[in-house]
Amino acid sequence: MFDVKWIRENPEVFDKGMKRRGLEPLSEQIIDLDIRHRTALTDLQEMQKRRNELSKKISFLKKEGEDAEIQIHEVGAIKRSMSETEEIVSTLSDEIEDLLIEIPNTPDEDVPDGEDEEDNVEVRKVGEPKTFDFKPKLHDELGVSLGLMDFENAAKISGSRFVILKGALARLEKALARFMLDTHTDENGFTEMYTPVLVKDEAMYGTGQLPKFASESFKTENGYWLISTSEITLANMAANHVSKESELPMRFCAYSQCFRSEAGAAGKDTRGMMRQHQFGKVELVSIVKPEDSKAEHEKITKCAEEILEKLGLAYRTVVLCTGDLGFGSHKTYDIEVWLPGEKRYREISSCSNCGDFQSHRMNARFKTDGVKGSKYVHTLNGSGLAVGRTLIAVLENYQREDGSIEIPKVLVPYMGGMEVIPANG
RNA sequence: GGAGAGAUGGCAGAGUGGUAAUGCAGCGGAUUGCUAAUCCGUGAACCCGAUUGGGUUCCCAGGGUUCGAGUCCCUGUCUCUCCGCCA
Repeated sequence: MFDVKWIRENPEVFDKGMKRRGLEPLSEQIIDLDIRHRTALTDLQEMQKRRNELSKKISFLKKEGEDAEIQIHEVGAIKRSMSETEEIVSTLSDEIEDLLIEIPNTPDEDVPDGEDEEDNVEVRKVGEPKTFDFKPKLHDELGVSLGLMDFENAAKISGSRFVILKGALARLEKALARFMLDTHTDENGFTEMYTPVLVKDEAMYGTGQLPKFASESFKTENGYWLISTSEITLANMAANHVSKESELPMRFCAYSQCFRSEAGAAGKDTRGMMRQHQFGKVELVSIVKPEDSKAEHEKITKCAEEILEKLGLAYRTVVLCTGDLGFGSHKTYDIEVWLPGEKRYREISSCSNCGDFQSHRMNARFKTDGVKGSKYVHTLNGSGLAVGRTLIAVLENYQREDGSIEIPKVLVPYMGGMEVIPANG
């Protein structure tokens, strides 16, 4: 969320950012509201000052045993105009807040302009798409023929967009998650966290899922939200808190189930495990000083890419164009893995630098010893990686002609020494 | 689910209607000198002002009573204790 004071001081920069997002300039409207708000606030404060003075005088007079009727009468008059002005102040302040909470982050200067994902720009391509001397199958064909991937029972129990994994595939899902977590904690300096999957409204506002994207998440009858990503819980670790500069950067990772309604995705990726209401994901979140966020963004992206390299999977990394950039993001890299069955690259990670956008919403600040005041932290998040989609990638890339699946070397220890999932499951 | 207690600055902790004690820590300064002691100063957000500066708000949140609320009343949130239930 934007700071009104910043918009007041940088209206052109702000409007330019909105324009790149395809939005109308808003600074004039906001600044007008802000001026009216501040004027009313100043008036209110003058009245409060006068009221305080009179109250002190009344207190003094009463102690002396003297009459204070005149003063009490005057305060009564002030109070009436005060409540009117208070009303104006809070209405204007709500109007500004309601406006600001729905405004997306501005794109970084080096984010390319564009309409949609077609305009994203490739920044690197690593590894050669695997070739086969037979026709590679899709992941769900493989999983079902192994007898380890069950969409029918999942549909019977929960409906569409769910899956049940059995035996070696269930273990493979867990193996991938453990491998990712171990890499991020042992090699990349992240601290593993176990966090709630049910959260309050406030947390959803903090990271930007609310108020605009309520329909993309599930809500329980008791008012909890099911997290669509553990970015929500990890980033909110810093909410309503003033960290010490020496505590930064903070790096958290978590494996969690993620829940998405996929309301706008009807008819898209309807087969297989590509797009589910529930999926496992290992998430990375960094909370850093403003001057460090650009470098941290590169680091987090590298951490995610390394997982794919260790798994021997070909990928490409793109920088999202302005039209494809998420609501809270200042700049985003998507990592796309090669899927031989689909014969194309598919998104498997999204790494974003949110700058101070989330920290304003969450009121997440840091303080330097001996320096007056505090500053907002920068927050970053990245999937490292989406486990369900990584499972898809392993199946399609490591399949053999007979339908058996080779286990990538790095996962063998996590599979209890198993090197191949045999064709009969 | 039942009963009770509580929420005050980075931390600890007073304050039951008159405008937030005190201690510790951190930071700045002074002084004395030897691994430290002592003394002084120092909360946050916001508004006005060209600067020195002035002011408002903030005791979990939101309402209410009052000339005046940390203190009284109502609603909510969270924490703790005991009981019940439970993976």
